[in-house]
Parts: sequence; structure tokens; C-alpha cells
Amino acid sequence: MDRVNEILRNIGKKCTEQRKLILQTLFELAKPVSADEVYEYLSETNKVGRTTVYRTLELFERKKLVRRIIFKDGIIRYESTHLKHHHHLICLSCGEVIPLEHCAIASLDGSVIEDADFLVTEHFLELYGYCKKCRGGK
Amino acid sequence: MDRVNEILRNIGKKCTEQRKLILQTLFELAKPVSADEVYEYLSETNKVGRTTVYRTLELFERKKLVRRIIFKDGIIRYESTHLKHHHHLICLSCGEVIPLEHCAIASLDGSVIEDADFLVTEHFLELYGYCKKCRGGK
DNA sequence: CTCAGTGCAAAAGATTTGCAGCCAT
DNA sequence: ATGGCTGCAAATCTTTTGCACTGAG
Repeated sequence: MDRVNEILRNIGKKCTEQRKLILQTLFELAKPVSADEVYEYLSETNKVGRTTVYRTLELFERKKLVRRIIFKDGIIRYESTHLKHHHHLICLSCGEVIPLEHCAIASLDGSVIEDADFLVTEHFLELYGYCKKCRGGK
Repeated sequence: MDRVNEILRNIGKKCTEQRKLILQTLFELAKPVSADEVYEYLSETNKVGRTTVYRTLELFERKKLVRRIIFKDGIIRYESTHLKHHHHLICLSCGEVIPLEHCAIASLDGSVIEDADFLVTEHFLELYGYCKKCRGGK
């Protein structure tokens, strides 16, 4: 929790109970989560309103504490940037999300695609398929 | 328009004026478009309701006439499958979408990611950055 | 003729906004 | 103390659903 305090102080914003709880949640879950999932996760304690979750995640994105991730379902999710750049394996059967450490195309960022004269600054790659469990060991 | 008629007959569904117009639109625009963009595009003629656009795009997706694409903004877009598998360069400044013909990672599909024992069946890769115009020739 | 297809209106789900009160600094 | 932060409620935006009508086969 000390780390959370420090991070919030560093972004030059007020260090409120709600912001600490939300950032802590993102660390604990350590995977892409929607605003609603954060809200539900914290609803037991009933300390944070839905609106605050949305506004806080947006603030965190601006401050680069989280990155915005979109899967096929179109729901906006956020993932803590303390996890380094990586992609995801998403099971089409059970929905499990598995982080993929190695990024084969990281070299793309900062490079210019010649044909289109386009400067690439970021990229999203998500792989869909079926996890071991759902394939029944096959 | 003949081609449109033929395609619709082949999926074993009724060949209505609305479906023809929507499929025709997807061919003409030849890029990922949202249901609302299709609706607006056709609203001049006022022949197709919003609900029908949504239901028709869903039908087309089931029949593999279109594929569903999601960009960072979270809006669901569809693109005709008569365009072969490819990815997109999306300009963060003007929003232009440029198709990227070559897919460097097509070989991933059907392969198993060893570490996670995960069978990959499809993948999404979108590159974000700045187009020539928005970089002012730099 | 008959049922799949359509379109309105209303519902649902995710996210944003207005505003009055609260609390970190 | 005071301006940023919060949370309710209401608005907005995208998408889905219920239902009566229509038209393609």
C-alpha cells in the first residue's frame, strides 16, 4: 500500500482513499479488467462509486498508470502498466486471459511502414483460440 | 449488384432490398464500418431501419460475409470478407484507416503456443501511429 | 399464403455529465 | 478554507428486444 501512495503522489493528484483502492485493485488482479469489474470487486467494502471508478481509470490512463485494452467483446478494459508490454491469449470457450510475455513485433513501434509512409507508435495484438483445459488435453 | 444477389442467395436467406443495400454498402466502403455508419450512409434513401442494420450485420457475420473488428475506441465495426485477411494502420490524429496487405504473423493461426499449451485460431493486430499527412511530410 | 424479415418504440447495458456536498492539502 | 474529488441521478450513446406489420418465396 506504501507503493500505491507513492505512485499517486508522483502524478500530482490528490491521494484519496478511492484512488488508492482502485490502483491497489489493478495491482491485485494483474490482468485487463473493466470499470465494472473494478467496481464489483470493491463493492463489498462499498467505498467507491461507479462514476469514480470510470473517472479514476480515465485519469490513470492519462497519467500512464494503466493502458486501455479492447478485446472482441468491445468492452473497455484497463491493465496496470507496471506489467511490461505484452499481449494476451484469450480462450474463446472459457474466456480465460493468459499473458504472453514475448512480443515478436515490438520492433514495429517507432518504425515507419514504408509503403504507406506511416509512423507506428503503438500496436495491439490479441490471440484468440482454446486453452488446454477447454481442449480436453488434446 | 448481380454479385450481391448471388451472394445472398448462396447463404440460404431471403434476398431483401435492405440486405442488398447493406451488402452493397460494405463493398463500396471497403473498410471497417460501424452499424451506425452503414445506417447513416443509407439514411439518405431512408430505406433501411437502424435495427435491421444491426441484425443484418450480425447475420452476415454468422454467414462469414463480414468480419468483426474492434479498434481502441471500442466501437464494433465490420469489414467485408471479400477483402482477404489483413491488418490496419490507424492514424491517431485524423483517424484514417489504411489496410496493411502483408500479415507477418498469419502463420500463428492453427499453431499451438507451447508455453501455455494454447491453440490459436485467430488473431487481431492493429497498428496505431501517424500518417504521412498528419506528420507534415516529416 | 406463410413465415422470415422489418421497423418502431421501448429496454438494456456501458459510459458520461450536471451538480451539490465532501475532504485532502 | 477551498478547489479538487466524489457520488447520486439523470442523460447519452450503442446495441438489443418485443411485437405487430409486411413482403419474398
